[in-house]
Amino acid sequence: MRDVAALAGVSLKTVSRVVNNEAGVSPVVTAKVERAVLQLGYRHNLAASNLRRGDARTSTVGALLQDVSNSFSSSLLRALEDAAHQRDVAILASSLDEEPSRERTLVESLLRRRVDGLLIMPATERQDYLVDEVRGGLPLVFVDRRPQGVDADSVTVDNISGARQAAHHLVGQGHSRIAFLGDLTAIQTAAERLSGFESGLAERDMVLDPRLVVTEIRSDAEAMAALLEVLARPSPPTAVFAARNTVAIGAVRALRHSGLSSKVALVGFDDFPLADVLEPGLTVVRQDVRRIGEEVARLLFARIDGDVSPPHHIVITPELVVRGSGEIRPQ
Amino acid sequence: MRDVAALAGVSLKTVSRVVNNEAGVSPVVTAKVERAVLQLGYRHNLAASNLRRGDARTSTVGALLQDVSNSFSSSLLRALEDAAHQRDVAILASSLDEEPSRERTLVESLLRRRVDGLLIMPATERQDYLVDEVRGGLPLVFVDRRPQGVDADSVTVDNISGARQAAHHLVGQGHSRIAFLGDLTAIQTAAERLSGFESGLAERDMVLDPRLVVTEIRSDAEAMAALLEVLARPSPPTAVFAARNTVAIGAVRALRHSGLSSKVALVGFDDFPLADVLEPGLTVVRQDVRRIGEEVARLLFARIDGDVSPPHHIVITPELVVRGSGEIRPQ
DNA sequence: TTGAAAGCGCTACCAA
DNA sequence: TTGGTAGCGCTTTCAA
Repeated sequence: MRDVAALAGVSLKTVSRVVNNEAGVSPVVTAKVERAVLQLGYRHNLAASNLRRGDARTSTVGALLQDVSNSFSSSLLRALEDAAHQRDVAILASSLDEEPSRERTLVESLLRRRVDGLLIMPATERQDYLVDEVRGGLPLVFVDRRPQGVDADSVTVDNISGARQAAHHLVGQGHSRIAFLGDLTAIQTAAERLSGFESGLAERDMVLDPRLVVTEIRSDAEAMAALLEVLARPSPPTAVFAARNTVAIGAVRALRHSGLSSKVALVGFDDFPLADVLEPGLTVVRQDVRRIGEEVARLLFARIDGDVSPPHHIVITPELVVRGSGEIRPQ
Repeated sequence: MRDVAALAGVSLKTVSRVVNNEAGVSPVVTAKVERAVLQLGYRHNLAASNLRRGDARTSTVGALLQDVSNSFSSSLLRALEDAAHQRDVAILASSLDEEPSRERTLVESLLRRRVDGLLIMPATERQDYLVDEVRGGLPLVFVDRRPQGVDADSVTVDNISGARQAAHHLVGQGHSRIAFLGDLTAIQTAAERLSGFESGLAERDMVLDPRLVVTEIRSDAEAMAALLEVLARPSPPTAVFAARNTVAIGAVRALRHSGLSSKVALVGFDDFPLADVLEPGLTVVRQDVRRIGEEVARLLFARIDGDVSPPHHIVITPELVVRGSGEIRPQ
């Protein structure tokens, strides 16, 4: 910047004015400065600029997702990006892999970078460690899971309702031996889906057979193995509820592998690309990811813009999408 | 930091030493400082630190991808993240959507933020605008498409070879009326896949019928419509090559819709989750995304670490994965 | 409309 | 082992 000022024959401050598009610089001087900028290949240093400006805006937000390569996380990231792009805000994206320690480390790392706000799909059970930050004014929005131990905005899905819909649907098709496949019960959403499914059955005067429940499933491979094992039992289930997309994919593989795709009913939680082109099409409880992403972005930027109202908790009700696999009758 | 120094009763410099884990501070003083840090909730300001350090490391890299929500881009992002995480480097991720102007804007925005390096899946045809940056030492790695007009590292896939393999495979199954569905021919990879497919056919003494070629397809919906139209012609193709994953998905939908899934052969370029569970399984030319991501990360961090050797151009040969859809014989 | 000087939070350099 | 001072690139404040 000093070089630019020297070349243009003006003061530092004038260059600063031009670079920031401030009013009160004559067109002649502006042109001179711009020529010098081009000639020297000068690039404004945002960090130094932010350092001096009191407001400390870095025009950067952090997104802590479960795994940027899974379709739910990446669609969310994309929705946030679309909102951020309009404001020339950049996004620092990271994956947590359900590891609490990783969450702590990454939050720390993002705060050192002075992000203007944080989107978080938490891997920890409690987030008390963020209390001071939020009190200090850190814009913070939780997604997919509600905050515990800290007061902040959230956008979540009504997992109870979704799982109940799935239960009602399967019972409505005449099933009574239904298997439940789910993720770590320590995960809030996973626990809710299990209890929602149980209540759904209870409302139809049925109980979930504990022998047909497998939880703590972490990958599609584990889901496939688990379902194969369950199907090999003496009185196998006639229907399966897979409480997460990865789990549903494993379940599809297991049914395919045992030649039961058109004999055992399957309902998944969370839609994914191509679920409709499977044979049969996969019936799922769909969460509107685009919508979730838009709400998250709206809340986050409102906070960044100074909204200090009490936390908003937006709950989105998922809907059942009927495609065939969930409408198979007990054989 | 000043407050911490005051509370701990030491100098600024000492606090700096503790915060940066520099050697030469007595355990007693270290403990005092750390206590003060905790008490005041002090957080080190990376931007200020980088400003002062001559080396100007922000521990941040930029990733300009085609679309963070598509599986190719997001898997690449994840691979880069895994390498970056070990070095405590954060990633600014953005989508270009094949829009050249967006690429220019975002590169500008990332450079203002002084990223340590840049990964780019270019949307522009030429990147001369980066010449000065690269000369100035900007670590820059191209992925999926080679740089044009600027000398920089790249990791690409041998599209010609992949498309030739697809052509040979389909011809080997006895097909002679083969449709080609592709993306914008202005995109380097798309053009290569078309010409590779043509050479593959030529090597078997066949030519691609121009009436069975549809390019400039931008989405799965467009691909579906295009294939439906082609299939409705008087002498429809007995096989289809879909030169991109989105296009392949649209093709699968079109075949499903017309009840031709098991009658018309289909080979896609680029694998995606669930391609194996379709009915029939989708035969694809697979690019090893994980491998590409690792190579990209390796090159980028080597440059960041000061490697000034001439540009490396890594070309990964894709392989045909046989799953059923590509082995259907002409009816 | 333009400029000089001070200082954002931090670290390099040198001195104690 | 510890501390003072200068200054990174920029913007603020105030004066010209």
